[in-house]
This record gives sequence, structure tokens and C-alpha cells, in this order.
Amino acid sequence: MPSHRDIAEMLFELANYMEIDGENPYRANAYRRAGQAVEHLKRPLEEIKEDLQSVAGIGKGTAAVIREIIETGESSLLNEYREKLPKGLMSLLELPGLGPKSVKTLYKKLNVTNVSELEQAIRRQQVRTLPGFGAKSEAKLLEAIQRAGTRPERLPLGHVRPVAEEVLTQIQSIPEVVQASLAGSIRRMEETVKDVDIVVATEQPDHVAREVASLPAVEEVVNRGTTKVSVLVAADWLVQVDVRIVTPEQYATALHHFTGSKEHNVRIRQIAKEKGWKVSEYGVEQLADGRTLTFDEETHFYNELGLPYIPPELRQGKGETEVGLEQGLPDLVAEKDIRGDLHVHSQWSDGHCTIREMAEAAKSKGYEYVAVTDHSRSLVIAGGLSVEDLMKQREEIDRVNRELDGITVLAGVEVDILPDGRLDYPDDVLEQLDVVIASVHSAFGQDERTMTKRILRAVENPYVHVIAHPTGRLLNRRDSYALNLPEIFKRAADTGTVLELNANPNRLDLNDRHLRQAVEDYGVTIAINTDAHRAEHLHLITYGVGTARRGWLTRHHILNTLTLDKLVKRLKGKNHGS
DNA sequence: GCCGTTTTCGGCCCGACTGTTTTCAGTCG
Repeated sequence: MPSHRDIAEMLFELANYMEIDGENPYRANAYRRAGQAVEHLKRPLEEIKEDLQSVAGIGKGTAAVIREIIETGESSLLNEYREKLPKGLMSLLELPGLGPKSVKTLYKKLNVTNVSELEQAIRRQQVRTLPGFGAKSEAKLLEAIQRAGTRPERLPLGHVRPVAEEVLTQIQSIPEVVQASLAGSIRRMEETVKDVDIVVATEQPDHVAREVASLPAVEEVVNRGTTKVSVLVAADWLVQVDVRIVTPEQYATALHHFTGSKEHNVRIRQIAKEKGWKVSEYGVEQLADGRTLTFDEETHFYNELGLPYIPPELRQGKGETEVGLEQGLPDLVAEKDIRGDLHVHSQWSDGHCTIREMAEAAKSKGYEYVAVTDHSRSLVIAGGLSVEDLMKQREEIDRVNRELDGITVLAGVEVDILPDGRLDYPDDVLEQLDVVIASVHSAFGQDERTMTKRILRAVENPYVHVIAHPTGRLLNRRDSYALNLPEIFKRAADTGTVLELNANPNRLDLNDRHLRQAVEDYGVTIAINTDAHRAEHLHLITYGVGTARRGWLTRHHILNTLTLDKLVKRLKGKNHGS
């Protein structure tokens, strides 16, 4: 029985083929919409099979296709297209800058059917001869091919960590494993990771090594010894997982060693050396008598060196040992400190869930409040709200608040900062909202002066509470826009404007370094928000909290650790210029 | 192909941007 997702994928593929084939684009889009409708169906397919046309976006034609897929696992229409057009055209469509029309032209005129044939055609300078193409588009496409073909050196933490946790769970279920933990950059919550490190304690290394090599998640075994097994698992790309196998006595020091960072470990060894000790993954060797100390847990290891426990997120070699020795480390913010999410979307704009669903999810996460902040009118693609819609939405928020106990939904908006720095709604509209988040979604290419002035104008608006994803970077995809951040930090602190740490793993914006600078040097307040577009995304707060901890933040630096009462007062405070 | 009605056709989120053109097609979000 195909899953909702399987059926949606087939409908999307159909839509893509239709577009390349020159079908009526609205017909193609109808299949795409039907795909989305199936993807978001909550009810089981078997149950809804006879009733498909009652679903918005599914009509007579698409219902027949879906029913055929449910019953046979295939679509004869899709099979016809697969027969008619080469499959490689689908991968061409993924290249940024190439749409269906261009793919069709490349196929019909040059018989290009896949990415490598396109690359050859570009190198022969054939593409520039086609109508609508030129030398510049050749260069852009070549760059896109090269970017797409090579795995990025590092992958976003949020893409790899779930896979790593799955592998860890599988390892922990091996009976002979005493203890196991993630280590390395994943444990330090670095925003991107190259590979996965896992430390495993056991009395039977040979057996565990064999078991690890044959775990269900493993796609390929790179090498297998008795102390280290390296395997490949599937995330966005194949990711290497290095599993280190040690004795239970060595576990704490091995975990410390393989957690790093390299810079942190260098400092630790220096400190040990001054005491006449030698630190390695196997323990702390006392050079005087050759005895090696081992520990139950990392805390005892640190204490032995005269240090407080240093959380993995701080182990960057950026002063954590010195500060730890001299004044102790800050009490870093933890996930349990977060009392609400101030940036989520609903079906009113480009979110997938109703306001009630988002509120219930927030409540079951233990939150006190959640702010619904849908897009403003300029962001048409994301279903930006007119002023009228915004007011209607307010009524729904009021209703949900009446219906639900134990969670408060705040009426908010994510208002666009237009290219000239004006906001997408007038002040008298913003004034009526509980939470106003402002952000840039257009004209990313402005020079530093223009962009800085543009954002400063939003910072200085008395009704703007939070600037969302302040630098606009997307990991592995888009750099930050040109921006004088210190100037923004300064004005934000002066005006009481909060800057966001967007917890989406593709953003993590502000990043750890910015956060530490903004808070330590300027006294800026930070809000950690998920920007959730569906209820499940609320859990992404984990990556925000991890990043905040890397930036040395405590709960006192963070807006949404406040209770609802204090939060509301703080938000009102800005309007009154205090 | 879907949908809604100003119901059985005609519109379908639409504006910015780019590189190609010489007034615009294609892509993107």
C-alpha cells in the first residue's frame, strides 16, 4: 500500500512531465495541488478512497489517478510519460535557473536528457546558440551543475542529527553495549557537521563491532576494527559515522576526547600538564607513578582538573577553560526554560496547520504562549495577509483563546521590511498586534549601507518588537546579506528591539558568534523562535537552544523565557519608548 | 484539471529579477 507521500511524489512527477511536455500549465499545477492535498491528508487512504473528490484540490481526473495508484501502486498516465520522456529530465529541473520550458528546449534542440549531457553541451558552447540562452546563462548553469554535483563539505546539523540519533538508538539496543553517546561536532551542536562520532562502551568490542557493521541504518561499511568502525548512512547525502569502541572504564575520558573540539582538548591537556598529568582518550595518566585515572562521568574528569563541568556547546577553545577556572561558567539556557514560541505560521499564510493545531502543539510542548505571525501582504507567494484578513485572523485567535485552556495565542505578524525600509503595514495596524516581527524577504542584493539603513528603520519603529532572521543567510545556499551588524546590535539595544535567533536548522540566524557579541558587547535581548510552518516544527527549538548555548546565553538574555505576564509588559514597553 | 459562480465557462497567488531581448520569456519565491 503506497503511503500518502508516495502518491504525492508520483503526482508531482506527473506535473513535472506535463510542464516539460508543454501541457497546459494549469493542468500540470492541478496535479501538483492534488499531490499537496494527498500529502496533507490526515485520514487513511483506504478510508477516503471513495470520497477523494470531497478533498479540496482533488477532482474527477486526479481522483481517478490516485485511486489507480492506491489499487495498483502505479499510474498508467505516469508510465506513459516515463515512456515518452527520459527520466533524467527530472534531475535537470532541479537545477536552479532551469524550468520546464528551458528543459524542453534543451531536450528538443540538443537532445540533452540529463545533467552530464547538459554539462557537455555547455562545454561545447552549444547551449548559447539556443533561443533564450546566452553565454551568461551557460556560465550560471555550469556553476549550478558543479554546486549540485558535489556534496557540500559540511551538512546542516538539523539534517544529520536525526539520522545520528537513530543510529545511536540502534547501537544502544545491542545488549552488550553498556553506554553510548553522540560525540564530536554533533554533540557540540555546531551548525554544520562533516561526519558523525559515536562513543560506545562495552566489555566485548569484537562482538559489538560486528553488530554495528550490520545495523539496519548502515548502507556501507567503510572499515571495521575492534576499536573503530566506520560506516556510511543515508541523510541528505551519505554521511560517515565513526563509532569508537572503548571499555566502560575509559568511557568518560573517551567521550570527552572525541567530543572535542580540538582547540578545547589542547587547552585541557595544557592544564593537565601543569599538574604533571597526561590526558588521553584512555584516561588521565599520573606521570609521577604511571597510574591512570578513569572516571564515571565527564563531570568528575573536569573536577579532577580543577574545572567545573564544561557543557559540550562551550567546548570551542574560546575562553571556556579560563572563565571556568576563574569565575565559573554561566548557567546556560536550557530547553525547559523556553516558555513559548514567538514566530510560527498558520494556514492563513504559508503554514500547513490551523491556529488551533499550532496552539495545541505548543501547549503539549509545555509552552505558556505562542504567537501566530503570518506573512504580510507584499509576500504574495507566501499568502501574505491583507489588513482585512489580519483583522479576521484576529477573531479566530480570540476564538481559539476562548476554546483552549493552558495556552495563550498571541496575535502577531511577520511584516516585510520593504526595500526602502518602510514596513508592509502602517503603524496604526501594527499597533493593534501583540507581537510584531519584521524581516527582509526581498532585494537581498542591496549594498551594505542601504541594507543596514533599511533594517535600522525597522529597528527604530516603535511597534516592531523583533527582527527575524537578521542576516538572511541560508546554510549551504545563501550568504548573509551585506550588513553592518554591530550598528544593528547597538540600535537594537538602545531601542529595546529584540533580535531573533531563528532555530530553523537551515538558518540558525543569528549564529553563535553573533549572539555572543550581541549579548556580551551590546546587551541585546534575543528571542529563540522556530518559524514553524507546521506543528512538528516546534521541536526545532532544540537547534535554537543549542546555538544559544554555543553563544553563552543564559535564560536572562532571552525574551521567550519570560512568563506571559512579563512578556506582555516587555512588549508593551517598547511602544512606550521605555 | 479544479473550482465557483457574476453557475457550465473562464480564471487559476503575482511581482521582481535576469538575461535575453528591443519589448519580453522564463524562473523564482
